[in-house]
Amino acid sequence: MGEKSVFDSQTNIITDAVVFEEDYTPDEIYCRDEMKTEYVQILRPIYKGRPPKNAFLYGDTGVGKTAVTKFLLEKLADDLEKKHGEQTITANNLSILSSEFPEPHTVASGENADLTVVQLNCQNLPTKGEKGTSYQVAVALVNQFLSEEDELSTTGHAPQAIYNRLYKEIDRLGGTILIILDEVDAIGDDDTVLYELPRSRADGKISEARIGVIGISNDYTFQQNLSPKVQDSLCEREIRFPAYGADQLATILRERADVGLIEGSYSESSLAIIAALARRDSSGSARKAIDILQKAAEIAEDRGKEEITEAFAREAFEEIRKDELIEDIKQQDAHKLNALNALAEAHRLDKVPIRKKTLHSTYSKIVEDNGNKPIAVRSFHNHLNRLVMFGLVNEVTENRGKGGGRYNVYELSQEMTPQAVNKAINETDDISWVDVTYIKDA
DNA sequence: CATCCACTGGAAGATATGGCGA
DNA sequence: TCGCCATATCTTCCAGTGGATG
Repeated sequence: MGEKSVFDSQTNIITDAVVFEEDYTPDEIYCRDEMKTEYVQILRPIYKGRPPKNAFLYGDTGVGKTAVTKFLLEKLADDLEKKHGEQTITANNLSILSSEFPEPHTVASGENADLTVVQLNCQNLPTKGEKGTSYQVAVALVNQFLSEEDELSTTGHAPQAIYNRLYKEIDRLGGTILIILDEVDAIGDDDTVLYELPRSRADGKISEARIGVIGISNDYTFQQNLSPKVQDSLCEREIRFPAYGADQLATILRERADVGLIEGSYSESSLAIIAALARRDSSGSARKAIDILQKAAEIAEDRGKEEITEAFAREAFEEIRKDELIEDIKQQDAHKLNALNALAEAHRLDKVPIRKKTLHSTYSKIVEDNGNKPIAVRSFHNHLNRLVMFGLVNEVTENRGKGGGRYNVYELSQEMTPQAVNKAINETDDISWVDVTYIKDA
């Protein structure tokens, strides 16, 4: 053996990095037995060749909604194959359930196709805003059935034409079609597609195929805000996924650690601490807990240690939080970055909390100095509000009463620092008209 | 307890971009 | 080419509002 490469860490704790990745499906899913039982009841008709049921799943992010779905669908595909002894499943996204839209499609043309699973993440619709529309979901679904070169564009069509096209494609495929709409709350107020799909067969829009729709959401209120018509059909069955408790998170971590880490590199107590941190910060997200574990292992490796200590766990937690924050900032558009920049400037000058009007003039100055035209106060107000919703900016309402009036004051939220804003803006690719000259070390 | 300030935030319309089908 | 459609974001207008003040 030759010399050790500089790229190699002194110690190796992680034996299998795949285990920590987003789309890894463990052999067994822990602590979700009740949900699995209910879910099986929903999928059972498909196995028996009966019309599928519609269902609605809800629970916070990282509590296993997608994981259980993927797990059970793979099992269902296996079992169906065993039962019929031939390939009866055409699942376009089954193996890449957590992937992004749009994805290459492998929808089979098969005459034998008894079951087709179509999975769509409504959060990745080609809209710029955070909310998509029913129209876009319909377009995206149609595109799932088409080959890549035939894909429809996302605008320009009459809505009814899209729905008709969708029914045509569904009918052409035939068999049982299970449509899984992940992050379905990302479809704004317009729930047309959720109404149309489950009823399409009853309405005579399709005749060959049977459709089941499973909506997945992390917004508890979403389902309540749906129109009664949709609630009737889509929410035929409901499964609630509660948050993982700290002990459950620890169980999940132990399972991952057993598979992906060297034995002896982790202790029960360090896993318990990671579980507690994730539990507190993210209301029980297994994803978060696993990320922290991975990061802690990496930190330990970098330091040449063979064990994940409590200190590494806490360090990993802090680092992940910081990364998330920077990521959040980087995702903002130029207007919001400029607004954040102005707010960071106000922090440096110790002028916070600052009133919107004052902040707007600071913002205008920065933008004008850079040779660009600032947006009107009202629009600025909108952007600022969005930043508040994202949790990047704090808003406090003050009321000075008669002669003073009511107004809001703003400052960067607690975790935010002017430095974090600078770092994020510097790392942003599109800073074409974000004025970087104002970004200096505080 | 009515007043009244300085805002907030809803609504509507303008502008721009990008795309379809005839 | 023209007319239509979807989306995004800006601007203008203004009714409504919370609560300390008088």
